[in-house]
Order: sequence, then structure tokens, then C-alpha cells
Amino acid sequence: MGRKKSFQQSEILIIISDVFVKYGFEGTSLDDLVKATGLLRGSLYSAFGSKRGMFIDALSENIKQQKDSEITINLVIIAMMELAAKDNTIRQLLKQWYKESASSNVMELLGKAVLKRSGILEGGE
Amino acid sequence: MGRKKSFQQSEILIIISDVFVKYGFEGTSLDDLVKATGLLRGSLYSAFGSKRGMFIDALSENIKQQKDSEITINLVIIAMMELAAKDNTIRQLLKQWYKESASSNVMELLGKAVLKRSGILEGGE
DNA sequence: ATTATTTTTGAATGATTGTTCAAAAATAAT
DNA sequence: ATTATTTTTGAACAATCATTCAAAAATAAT
Repeated sequence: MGRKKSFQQSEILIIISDVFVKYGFEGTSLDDLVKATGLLRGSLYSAFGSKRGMFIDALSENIKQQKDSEITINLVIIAMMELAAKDNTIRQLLKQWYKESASSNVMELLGKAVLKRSGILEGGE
Repeated sequence: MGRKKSFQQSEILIIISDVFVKYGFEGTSLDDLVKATGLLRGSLYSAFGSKRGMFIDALSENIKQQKDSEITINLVIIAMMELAAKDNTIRQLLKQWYKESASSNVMELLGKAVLKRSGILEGGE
């Protein structure tokens, strides 16, 4: 009973993931998320509770569904750089990812992703 | 002539570097920098121009003076993750660091630092 | 139809953000 | 001493931030 949800949580999380990957956690504003998802603040908050909740759900979902995709790796690094030190819940998620990571050389995987994100390798200008 | 500076730019940059390493770029507020340095906003701005200027000077100075220290590596990763994509000046600094980096395996160096920063390896709890 | 329940809407809130700048203080030159 | 120059001071500013919540809308149950 009650009004029907106008969106599918899993589809919204894909959009949210892209935004966090693009701008980082601190660099992402709620306005960014509102614009990208097409939802209003209230809907996002009733679905995820907080900006942190949105990030945690995005990270969890990506870890669950595509352990070594570029998006997952980027979310993992953002979590490690910006959140893990002060957030135990996120630290636990990262431990799980680390344990289950298929890669044989995690360090190199992470380092390569950081370097790629910087854009210092391509196009001389 | 004129009033004497009450601080040494190079000493302030060491403090500023520590703050940026601790909180990241977006995660660092001017209040954080004011508290840590003991200087007031006006002094910081007349010395460095902007928050971005403070970061750039901190990064440059560290790259110049201790190419592979933990602080330098952390500043480099923060720059790569949060700033490089949209800031050409920072991208150039990072290219210089990359070219002159003494390490034989930069990817692994970066990845190891990210992993260490996350804190997921130590202390089980 | 009426009632109950859930979701959407979006304006409002208070806090925090980076930046500015006129006035005061300190020093050097005349 | 007076003038010129530089730095410090810190209040003020507009912009942006994450979050809240009462009202409206939509759906299901009675």
C-alpha cells in the first residue's frame, strides 16, 4: 500500500556511482546528485539517509556486482583516500573488497588507476 | 622597508602540507589551515593567494625537496585524485614528479600508499 | 467513498565554505 | 618626527553546503 516509488534503487545507484567517481566524495555536492539522478533532495534522503549513505550503498553495490570494474576500483580508492581513516563501516567494506579481490597484484591495480585518473600520461599539448 | 613578516614561508608550508595530507584537498577547510599554522586568513591569502595556491606551493616545495617521502607521495596522490583532471598547472607538476621519480615501480609505490592510508591492513578489532 | 500509508515535492534551515578588504600595527627611509 | 611601505588583523560577505520536514500527491485497503 501507499504511493509507488518512481525509481528503481539499483538504477539510481549506478548514476550516483558515476557522480562520486567523477568528483570524489567531498567534491560531490547534493546538487550534483540531484541533477544527475533527476530526483529531489527529499527522495534521495528518504532512500539513503545521508550523503554518506549514498556513497556506502554505491560502494557496496559495486563491490557486490563487479569486483574489479573501473568504477568499483575508483570508488574503492576514493573511499580509501577520503573516508576509510575516519569511518569504520567503510573500512570494513574495503577489507571485504581486499579479501575477495581477484587481482594478483592489488597495489599495482590501485596505483595504475590513480595514475590513469590524473591524466598525466596522455596527450602532450 | 615596511613591516617584517612574522613567519617563514617554508616553515608554514610544512604545516600546510601536513594538513592537506591529513584531510585531503576538498576535506581541508581554511579554518583547519588557520588553526594549524596560527596565522590568520589575511596573512595566508597575502602569502599564497588562494587555497589552491597553498596546495600548489606545498606540492612544489615537497617535490623539490624530498621526492619520495611519505608526505610527498600523499600530496601527489591527493593531487592526482582530486585536482589533476581539471587543473593543468597541477598536471604539469605531477608530470615533473613522475619523470624525476626515483622509484623503479611507481604504480606499486602509489598503490601501497593508498592502501596504507586506508588503514584496512592494521589492527583487527 | 473513506481511510491509511507511502512517496514526492521543494522551500527553508543553520552551518560552513573560500575570499576580500579597510583599518591598525610595525618597520624603514627621509 | 614625518612619510612611505608592508604586513597583520579579523570582521564581513556572498555562495554553497548537507539536512529537514510539513504539505501535497499517489496508491492500496476497507
